[in-house]
Amino acid sequence: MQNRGLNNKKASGWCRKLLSWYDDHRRDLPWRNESDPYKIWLSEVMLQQTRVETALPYYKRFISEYPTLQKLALAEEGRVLKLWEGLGYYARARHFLQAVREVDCQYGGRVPDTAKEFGGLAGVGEYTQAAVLSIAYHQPLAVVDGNVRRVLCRLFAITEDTSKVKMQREMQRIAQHLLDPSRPGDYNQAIMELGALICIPRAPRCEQCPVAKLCEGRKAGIAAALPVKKKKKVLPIKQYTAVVLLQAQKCLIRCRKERLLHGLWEFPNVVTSDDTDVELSSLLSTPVTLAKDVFQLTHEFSHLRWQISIVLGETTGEVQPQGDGWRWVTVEEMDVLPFPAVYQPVVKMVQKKLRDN
DNA sequence: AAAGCGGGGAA
DNA sequence: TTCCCAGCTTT
Repeated sequence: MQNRGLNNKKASGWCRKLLSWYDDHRRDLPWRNESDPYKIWLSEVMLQQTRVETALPYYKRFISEYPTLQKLALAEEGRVLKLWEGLGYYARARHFLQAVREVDCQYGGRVPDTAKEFGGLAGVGEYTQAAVLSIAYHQPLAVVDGNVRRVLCRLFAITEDTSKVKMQREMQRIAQHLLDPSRPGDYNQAIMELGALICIPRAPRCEQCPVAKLCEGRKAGIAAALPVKKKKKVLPIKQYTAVVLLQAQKCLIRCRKERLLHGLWEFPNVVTSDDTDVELSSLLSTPVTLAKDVFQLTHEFSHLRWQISIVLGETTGEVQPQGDGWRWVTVEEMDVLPFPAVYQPVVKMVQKKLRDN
């Protein structure tokens, strides 16, 4: 890293100040001071791309239902997704369940403590590996997440684009160099806590920062502008028409097999076109008549935008949907199945309709 | 190396 | 609105 970084004497001052600040200011969170690797692992999975405040109630519900790894290993995926409903990035939940089942049968139920074995599990990347092994097993592995990238870019006034692989490796090397090997788990949580509470994205609270005097970005007056990121491109828009079909106090829904929202349930839908009704009739193998009333839903993902027209439908013949994963469900069954956030208003509307009948 | 993958809170 | 979050997998 050439001359970027702290020398050993400054690095020890950095660790002392950071850990001392953490000991005084850390938030009281249920997975802290927790020694069960399973619980620590769950918290790290839930916190991927997710804020602490958002994950907190999900974590509590999840641990309440699955207090041990062994209990989770026996769970049904649908139930796990229901507990994850609204948290997003549902592949996290499916990978975690898969990995936990693997730990249960391959490793006798004990979360492996080697990078090779733990890092080989589904959904465990470089970050999660370092986080769990350092926090649960006190191994000297430094984490690099969004918080750490921001803190390090400011600390060393790094202005390169950190999304590049070369810079990712640089970040990892700097982080590992700064790590306090005597308290690796606390150190990792401390630097992330600093990023979450003090060294925040827009307006860093430098006056409260325990290491402000070490900060090159602050010295150069550019801290708030770091890290430098490339601007994202415009979102593609996809338009769908989804139909609500009710028969005999039940509603027709389908389990998604696509990568996006895999395993979650939705209402029958096609890409909106001039003959949406024909396409829906084809999908359901029977003529479908669409009502005039339509209400629009929009949902923005990180990479695309959905515009969904919701319409009531009537059929004359017997519905024979193409493919599997279709079900006619009651109000009670809808309560139990996981739906993505975008369809929650439809779920509520359908349940009200069925109850009012 | 880049794209795909959710949802929500903060400014 | 815009940003971006205790990232991983697939292409």
